[in-house]
Amino acid sequence: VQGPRPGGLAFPRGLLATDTPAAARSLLGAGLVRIDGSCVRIGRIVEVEAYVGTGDLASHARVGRTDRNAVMFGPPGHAYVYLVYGMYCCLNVVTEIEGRPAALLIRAVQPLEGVAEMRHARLEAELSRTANAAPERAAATRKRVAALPADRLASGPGLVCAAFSIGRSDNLVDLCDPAAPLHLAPRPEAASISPSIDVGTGPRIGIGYAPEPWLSMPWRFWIAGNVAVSGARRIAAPTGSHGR
DNA sequence: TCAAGGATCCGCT
DNA sequence: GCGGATCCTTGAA
Repeated sequence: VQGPRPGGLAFPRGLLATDTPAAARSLLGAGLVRIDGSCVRIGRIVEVEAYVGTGDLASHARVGRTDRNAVMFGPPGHAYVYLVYGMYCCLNVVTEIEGRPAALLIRAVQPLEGVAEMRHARLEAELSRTANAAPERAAATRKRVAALPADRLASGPGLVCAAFSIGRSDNLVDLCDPAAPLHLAPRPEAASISPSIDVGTGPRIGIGYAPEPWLSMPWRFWIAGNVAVSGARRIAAPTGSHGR
């Protein structure tokens, strides 16, 4: 990934305006870019999950259109950011044509540029969560975050938002607009991957409330072997086995 | 107006 | 491997 912003290349919206599992394979390897004044953070998307239509009983859209999930019903390429478990934000990229609610949850990103800023943002997020804890606890948090390998800074959906300072104010942003403060960058030719060989697939994480067949649909996609994939899920698991 | 529950992560056992 | 933190969204009263 290269070439910051105004002037940077737009991620082709057409790659998202299609069936979501196919869009997932297009999004793997693409860049996630955060521009904050003169500071630029760039990462490579290495793990995503597909949520497809109102029929998908794991999707927020299963209940029909609400104020919260309305952006999923809109045109592709926009950001759907929501709060989960009362404390973590998750970033989704809306897919498929307008009127058909679908999105890709960004589960993990491999930091490429602005690593120090990502680490700082992670630290701020964690300190704010333990604001009332003992001082030695905060010191331990500082030490731990300082020691984190760069590849672990955004290796989870909540961590992606922490490292890139993504909040609910980023909801609705057009991620295909290279001038936006948060946007996608096309996968560089040089870093192209072979989707049929290098993409791992398996069931989605954390959707225990969903019945079959949705629980086991192999709609989590990742770049096989990539060190930044969340948890210990880097190696392809047989469909039907659950991530944790 | 209220109660229930959730697309998570950390820290300690 | 499990419990806790923490608060928004939803649906029902």
